[in-house]
Amino acid sequence: MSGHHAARGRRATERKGDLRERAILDTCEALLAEKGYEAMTVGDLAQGAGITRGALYFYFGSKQEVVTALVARTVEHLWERSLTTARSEDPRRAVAAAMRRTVELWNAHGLVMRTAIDLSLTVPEIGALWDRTADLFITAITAVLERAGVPPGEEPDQASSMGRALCWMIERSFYHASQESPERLSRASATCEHIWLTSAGLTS
Amino acid sequence: MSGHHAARGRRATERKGDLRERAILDTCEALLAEKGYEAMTVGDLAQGAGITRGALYFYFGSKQEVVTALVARTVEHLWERSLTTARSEDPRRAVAAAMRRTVELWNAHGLVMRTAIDLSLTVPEIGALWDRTADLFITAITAVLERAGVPPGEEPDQASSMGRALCWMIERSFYHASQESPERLSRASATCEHIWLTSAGLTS
DNA sequence: CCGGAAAGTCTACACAGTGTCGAGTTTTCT
DNA sequence: AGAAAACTCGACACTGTGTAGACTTTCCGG
Repeated sequence: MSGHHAARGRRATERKGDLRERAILDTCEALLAEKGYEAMTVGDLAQGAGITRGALYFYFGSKQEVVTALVARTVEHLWERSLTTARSEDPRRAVAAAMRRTVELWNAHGLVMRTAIDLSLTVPEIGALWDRTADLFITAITAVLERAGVPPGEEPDQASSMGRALCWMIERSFYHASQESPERLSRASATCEHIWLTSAGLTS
Repeated sequence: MSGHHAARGRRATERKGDLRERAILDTCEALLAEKGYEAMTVGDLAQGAGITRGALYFYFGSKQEVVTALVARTVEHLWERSLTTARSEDPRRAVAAAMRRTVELWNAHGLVMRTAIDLSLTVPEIGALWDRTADLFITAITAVLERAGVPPGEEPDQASSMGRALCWMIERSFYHASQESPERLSRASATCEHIWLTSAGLTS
């Protein structure tokens, strides 16, 4: 609860601390890939960023806060780019475009996204971040379903519920596939796309 | 790696230790519900089972081992009952039966199943256990798809891939829904059933 | 029913990682 | 220049883990 960088808003000149902060986050991402969340200690983090543990605690209150910030950074970057998805006329094209976009996202940020999913239970902050992200996807999927003629509503055979289920299918399929290889990811994507289309009544 | 109860096979008379072991596992399940995996310490576990930490380490090497044993116990119980699923003639009935069965499972053991999913990444033992469970489900779903006329094979529009994707959809939907309420769980179930049927070409 | 082995239990200890404190140094702004 | 803010560090207290070794209880063959 020490008010350090919460008070530091956008700034003209770049503080030394902004550098450090970025270094910490980058180190965190690297260590996450290298040894995983559990095994990564605050000491490792500090060492990787070239400072001592004490100094790190000036920037972040805990390991969880560091990871939360990393997830926030990634997820923000993700929100910006995903708003242009829904604007295609043909639902079939919209689905294909959305899936392509999502594959790119997972190829680029799979590690952080998997971490976010893993920690959403134990770290409420990350849970909230990820829920919001999922909602974005659910809304997008639901919109496409409705455009394809699925009636709106919360009943099992209506768009909203189906959108949610399909989102979870994609999340989980990609979670597993992105752990394996980009190749598996694109196969998983094709499968999900097919089920999505079928569910929307767009059987070729 | 201390050879204590690994050597103790099935036994006519029930050792005192078997009692303890069960007490520990029961306590573990209770604590998991009460405070979650992270917050639960080995001390809590021991206290709940009415012994000291030292005594607990006689039975299990670590907190992870306790939880692994709990997951194993639950999942075994689960394997036994799920083998009778595939024997219905009408695919529509088979799907309905499978979903009903799965809802029961999640209502009864949702907590342990969610824990298993959460830990499958960090605890390889649990990962293996859960993978095997998932494979069971995937195989069952795939079988029903094929019986309904979906061609077998690994291509995106063929049974095997679709079975996997549908399994993940169900897992994730149930994971979230079972956290909320039995009511949400049954709604999620209905949605998943609808998508499954549609994917199998069994549109009413 | 006795005596040794196996099973079970406990207290004490060593260790690793966390988070905090207060005293210093550097940077920034005026 | 000089005060305030930003930043850094080493040392400390605390919590939880896993291990060691001594002790008690239970089992079971002779």
